[in-house]
Amino acid sequence: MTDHEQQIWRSFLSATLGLTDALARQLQREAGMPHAYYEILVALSEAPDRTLRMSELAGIRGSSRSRLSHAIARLEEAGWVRRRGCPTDKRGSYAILTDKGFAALESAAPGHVTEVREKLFDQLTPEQVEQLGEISMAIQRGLGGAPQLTCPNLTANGRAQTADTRH
Amino acid sequence: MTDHEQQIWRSFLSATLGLTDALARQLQREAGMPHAYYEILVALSEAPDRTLRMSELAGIRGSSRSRLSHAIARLEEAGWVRRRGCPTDKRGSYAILTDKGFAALESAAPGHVTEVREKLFDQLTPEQVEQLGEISMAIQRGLGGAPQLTCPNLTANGRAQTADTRH
DNA sequence: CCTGCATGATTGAGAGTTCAACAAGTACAC
DNA sequence: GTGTACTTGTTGAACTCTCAATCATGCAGG
Repeated sequence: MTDHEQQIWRSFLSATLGLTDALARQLQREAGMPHAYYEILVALSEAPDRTLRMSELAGIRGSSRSRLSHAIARLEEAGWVRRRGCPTDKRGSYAILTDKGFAALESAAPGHVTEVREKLFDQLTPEQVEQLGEISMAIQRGLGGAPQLTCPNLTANGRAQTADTRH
Repeated sequence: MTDHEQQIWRSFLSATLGLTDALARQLQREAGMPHAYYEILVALSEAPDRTLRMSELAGIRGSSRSRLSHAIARLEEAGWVRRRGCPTDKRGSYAILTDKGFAALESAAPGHVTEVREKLFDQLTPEQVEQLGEISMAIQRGLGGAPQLTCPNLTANGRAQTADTRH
């Protein structure tokens, strides 16, 4: 790895760590939830009936079942999510976003979106934003083709979610 | 935030989280240390006498003093770092990389560098690498201008470290 | 049937991070 | 000097995440 590449690598690392750190702090401070939980709420809010199987929910991001189980337990304590067993497959569980959880998400979203805009998009030119999109796709491709968080609704028409929960 | 921006944001998030996750796992698996500890060892290895004040070390990345204190405690248990008090300012402490710690770093570095290359640089065109560098700089600039991890040894003469610890 | 194995999800222990509180030392006025 | 304010670094508790082990259920083959 050349010195130049190393500089870019360090700069990238610093930028992404700093950015995720800033977002995590903002969410924790203003909404009282870690970023990972926010993502869970978003995923649920966009699902039909605001309901997802645990394994589906885990698959949306590269989250382990264990991690999700712990997280849902916490979210259930907070009253933001509730569980329900799956009748057809008695092993399975559904996670369901409660009204209270949806309200918490609605109240958390604007601040988070503002933070993303200020810290990321406002810093880049329109060309750089496009470039970042391409680069992100390429990196994801290299991660074993895991679909992960890539918009499941990335169809040509797009738009399949409620406006308020958009990033 | 437009749908298009949201797509890019999610893609970016997924890419960076997936990438840092892959790197963290690789390091934990093959070198038995978290990525944050690896960075500490790198910083120490590049410092004069492989020694840094705790606060300097914390400042290199946006690490809190508390976090660093805990981390150094663990690294000291592992025999990779030792502490020494500062004679002129009795509050201060030095963290010093031991030979054993340097050896651990030398053995961890190649695998880590390979992972970074495979997962990041090999996925991008040379133009995209340059773009990523510019974008990262811009993002850092937006984070309150914190210098953070940007090479402290980026002086004209450069080269203050052994080749093996380079990224 | 029922044995063997895969799957969905949970649990508990261990590790790292954060936050607030703290101890110890320094700086600087008065 | 004495007092006040700031800096440096550590500590403990709470929280999240990971890993391995576990439980319960589904499913296929003999």
